[in-house]
Amino acid sequence: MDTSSNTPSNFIRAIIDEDLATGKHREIVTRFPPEPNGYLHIGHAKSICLNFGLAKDYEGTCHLRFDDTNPEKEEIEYINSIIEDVHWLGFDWGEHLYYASDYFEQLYGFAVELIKQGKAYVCDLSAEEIREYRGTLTKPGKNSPYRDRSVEENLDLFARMRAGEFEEGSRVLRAKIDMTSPNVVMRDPALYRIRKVEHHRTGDEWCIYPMYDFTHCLSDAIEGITHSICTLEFENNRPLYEWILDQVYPEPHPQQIEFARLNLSYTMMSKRKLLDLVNRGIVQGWDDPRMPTISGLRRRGYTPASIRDFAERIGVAKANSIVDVALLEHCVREDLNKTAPRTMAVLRPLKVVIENYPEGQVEELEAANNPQDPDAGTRKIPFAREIYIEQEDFMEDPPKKFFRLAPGREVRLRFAYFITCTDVIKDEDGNIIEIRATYDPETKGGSAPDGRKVKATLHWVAAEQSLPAEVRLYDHLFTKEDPNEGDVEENLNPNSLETLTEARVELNLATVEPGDRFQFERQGYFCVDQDSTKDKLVFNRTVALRDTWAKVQNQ
RNA sequence: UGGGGGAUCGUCUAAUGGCAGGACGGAUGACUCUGACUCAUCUAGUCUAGGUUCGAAUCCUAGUCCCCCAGCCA
Repeated sequence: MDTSSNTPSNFIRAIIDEDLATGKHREIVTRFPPEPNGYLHIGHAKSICLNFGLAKDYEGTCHLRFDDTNPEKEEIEYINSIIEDVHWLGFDWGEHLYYASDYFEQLYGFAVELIKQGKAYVCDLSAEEIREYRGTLTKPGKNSPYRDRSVEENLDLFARMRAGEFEEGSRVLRAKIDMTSPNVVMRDPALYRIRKVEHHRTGDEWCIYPMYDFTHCLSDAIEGITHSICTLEFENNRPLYEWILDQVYPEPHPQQIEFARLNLSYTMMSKRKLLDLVNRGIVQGWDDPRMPTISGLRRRGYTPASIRDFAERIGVAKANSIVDVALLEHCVREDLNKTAPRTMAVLRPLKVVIENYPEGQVEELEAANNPQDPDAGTRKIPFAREIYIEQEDFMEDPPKKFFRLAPGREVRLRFAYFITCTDVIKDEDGNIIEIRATYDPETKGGSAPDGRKVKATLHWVAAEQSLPAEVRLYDHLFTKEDPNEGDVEENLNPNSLETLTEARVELNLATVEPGDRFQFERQGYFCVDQDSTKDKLVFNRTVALRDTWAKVQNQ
């Protein structure tokens, strides 16, 4: 039974519950079967969480299997990244790491068996001819002239295909099913093709490679997979999946179940198009923090827990849909709110000189590391006569609802003092370059003994006693909810990356390491980038805090 | 035009003939040393038309719209 009470039900769980209840299976075995031809993205994460999650909840097993039957597109680099990403997401396959290429010899045996049964034949038609013979969606196909070769001849030809006697593309092994089937997939599909290409695992051992349809069902069967979960576009292939197993593999057979792949608003999910973004230099690489890849999300600062939570919340169904990226952002905020230490960083600094604060004096103030988590403790931050606040936290002529700093107005500096703006200093062009203020020594720590309140609390850093930093602000890569509509180029968001080079951060951040995550108070969640060094700190904004003031402003 | 699937608040997803529920988003308010968090209230949906039934998102009939399939890719 389903032992997980907090995971919402879905149609796949219903099938599993039924199979367990009727005794069809005693335990379940699933698998995640990536082709190592690219990096994993958030859509794969949905599948990973589904398959590994099911195995975990039902106390079954989930295999990681590389579907490596097309040596032309596949690379070791991708295998390594996939292994890293699945692990990072928090899943473990134990000893169940498999490669379809490990089954090549067995697969060959099944093909021979099929030939012996008279259900497969070597076809000498060219690729183009095969297409012509296949017919169309509305017109039936016609039989290949090679369809009725004898078993002996087929056996001989297939062996010689393997032996490398024939040119690439000169022959294929085909299943003998039904050229008039209304399902095009069943019109004598190719099972093996000749490719004289080095395979990243089997080297030059093979020059014939099995097709997906032949490989996948048999690999599932060999591994004892009970529920073979894949995406909707394979629905048409299911009859072939079952046909192949029916011919050559003893029961019980794995059951293929299809679900709708993930689409995210403002996000591109196709591997081909993502590769294109990388190749054209539109993004910096597969792990560019704007990419929906697992490695991009990791570099952006997303947590594995937040992605797992997301995968659970979006559910599993058969209807095509586009999930609002705001849900993903909500998930990471929720996770980071509980776990990320707070710190103060001023992204666009504006100097404030506190006129009645003694020159040269520096005092240490105590700040909570995470108000959501008392166990996170406190830290000391230096306060001095000259500090920086955020440019947007001051307005000379504030509108009604603005309650941050303005001439004559008093606000709180977080964990520090109340200050009152006394003067505004501008350059020749009228730009505000400095604020003059006074502080109330009685308000040390941030509260007034007389009980008076201030409307706003600002974050700040001491001017001298702070560190310079580069901060990278990210936004959606595309301006359109569905970037697949229309031209990719035109849908690109020109402001998907804004680099701030003048930011100042707390002295406490001197020792951070790449991957460390923080909340910059009142700003958002940030993560130390891999480009960061001791001399040049670099932070990525994972996601901004919700900002109701920004909404008010936009009205 | 053949075949295979799908349609429930703006979005995602439950409800398996018996009160259409949850989450995100949005709105309003409370709280607040983060305009954050939290909390409260509100918002808003069964593709259409018939039928069966005491009762239909669910069953039947007829439509409509959307997705997938004609690689020696997966």
